[in-house]
Amino acid sequence: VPELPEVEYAARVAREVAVGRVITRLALLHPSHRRALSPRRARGITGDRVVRIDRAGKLQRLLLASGRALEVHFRMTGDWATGKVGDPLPRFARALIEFDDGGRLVLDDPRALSRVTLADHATRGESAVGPDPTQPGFLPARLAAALAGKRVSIKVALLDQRIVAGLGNIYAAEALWYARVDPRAPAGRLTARRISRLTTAIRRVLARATRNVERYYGAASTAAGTRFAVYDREGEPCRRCGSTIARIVQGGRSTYFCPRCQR
DNA sequence: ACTAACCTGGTC
DNA sequence: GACCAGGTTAGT
Repeated sequence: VPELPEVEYAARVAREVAVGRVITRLALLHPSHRRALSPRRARGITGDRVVRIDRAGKLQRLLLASGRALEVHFRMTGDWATGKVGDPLPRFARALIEFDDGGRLVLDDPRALSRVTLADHATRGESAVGPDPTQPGFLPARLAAALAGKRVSIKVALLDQRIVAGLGNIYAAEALWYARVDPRAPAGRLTARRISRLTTAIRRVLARATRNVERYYGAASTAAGTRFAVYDREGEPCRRCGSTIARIVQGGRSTYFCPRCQR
């Protein structure tokens, strides 16, 4: 369930369970997870304490007392399930972390595309992710600089985590609609005015989505039709101008937009 | 800039 | 049975 708002919520859940606790067991339950982090290395974090959990874009980082960091990426369908040691596991449990107080975090992920990796130094790893839109440093000038010279479409550029950390296919489309920007426009050709609108729209879309996630976690998949302005609304009327929402494919992914009021 | 690959489940 | 999916990366 993961774009920035969902991951932010998940990180809060993980903090409540894990911060201050000592890890008693890290188990990798799916072959692809064992490929990414060997059971031998996983065993090596037993006894380490979780001192803090950070989120960088869609990546969650459990910082350990030893200075290492357990990095968790949900990819398409990952999520935390919480419980107690000994509880029955969810159907799609792919990894689990157990703690000295009997608490447990289970990585629940039907598609098993999620990743758990161990970074030896907390500051290394995903330094490749760009500015996080929830942070004060996310400013029009910075976005403009990141987009300068880019020939890719603005939609594809927004999905590049080095340009904006945390946007995904849904909220990229939503932000472009709010900013009235054509998703096909070359990223490096946008006017300062449009980039400014886009910056505001990105912040607003993510802030609103985060509030929604808090209210009802999981709503994204079930109430798409009412929650989104354009995403998954091909053929339906634009809420601003009544024109028909179109779907195109960019970078192999669906883009939904209003051809009349996004230009 | 597009395609395939990683995985599996749900839908038409 | 074919096709689609909120992500990312490697290769063409």
